[in-house]
Amino acid sequence: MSSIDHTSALRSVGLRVTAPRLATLAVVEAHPHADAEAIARKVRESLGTVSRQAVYDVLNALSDAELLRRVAVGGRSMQYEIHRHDNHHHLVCRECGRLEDVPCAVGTAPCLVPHDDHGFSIELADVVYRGVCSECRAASAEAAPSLPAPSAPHTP
Amino acid sequence: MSSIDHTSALRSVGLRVTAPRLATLAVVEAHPHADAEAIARKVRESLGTVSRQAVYDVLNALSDAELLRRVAVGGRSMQYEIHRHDNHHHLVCRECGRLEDVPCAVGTAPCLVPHDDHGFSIELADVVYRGVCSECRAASAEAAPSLPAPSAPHTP
DNA sequence: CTTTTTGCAAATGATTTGCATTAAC
DNA sequence: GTTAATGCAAATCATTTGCAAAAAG
Repeated sequence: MSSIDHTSALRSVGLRVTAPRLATLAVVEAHPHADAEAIARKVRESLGTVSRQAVYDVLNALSDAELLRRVAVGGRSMQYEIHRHDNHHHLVCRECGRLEDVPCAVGTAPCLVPHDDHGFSIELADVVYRGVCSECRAASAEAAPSLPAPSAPHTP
Repeated sequence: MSSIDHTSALRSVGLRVTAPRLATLAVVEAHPHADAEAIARKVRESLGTVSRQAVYDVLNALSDAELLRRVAVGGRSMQYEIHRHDNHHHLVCRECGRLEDVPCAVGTAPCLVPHDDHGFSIELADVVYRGVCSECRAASAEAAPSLPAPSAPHTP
């Protein structure tokens, strides 16, 4: 919460302590899975003027230093979360894009190993569970109460 | 290989059979994991003039129809492969971005279930194994065998 | 002949690049 | 005082949108 531990986190990875970086860490902590644009907006709310490029630079520096973790689930923009090194995974709703964390069953990375690694040295396995969240499921059930075909292909 | 099965595949999902679509299917079959731009280039090689937008439209239509499968491993652009409904997963090299298929150990989707599904109905689990491929491993071992910077050609 | 697909042009959105300035150490 | 970070502007890259023309069924 307090910026004191973010300060020491930055120092421990050899990065300079600046207001945009502290604000970014605070914002990401408060709003997990926000994207660069949303983070930039929130950072500006607390600091005043911060350029979009500064935010991108901060996000890249902090991600490279493993203070932040990039989450790429296929949407247009990258999302960020505090890197807790807990190797957790993500649930993604295919309807609304909602993203939720799920703890890894195994805990250690990689939590899964393929039968044939093709000569790769595998560092971790990212798992993305794709499905439909309860809200979207309820919404689509409401839209089509008893009809069997949700999207009928018309072949006349 | 022959376009006859692509033709029937298109018909079976209710899509019209057009030259750009057949060419796209052929290109993706011949070059798995190509991105839209590369696919457009190859399609043009065999058909002459095909607009970039036509290729995007084809890729979207075929992906929605599950004739193609989108692969989003976090890079800038989407990659495509023939959708074989085999629920295989992907190996990604963090150095060079190389992408390789690995068969799923379980086969059926989802091949993994989280302990807490947060109310989602999970349809599948996408697994991305991240690591370093053998070539990049060899290259970095060569660059730094045991001492840092032996002759320093370039230091990133 | 009706509806889907393609071509073309321009727009959007996310992210990067280059350089001068500023701030951290 | 160095060196790393930021501000600013413009560029790039992937992808989408809107509408008229062409083609598939």
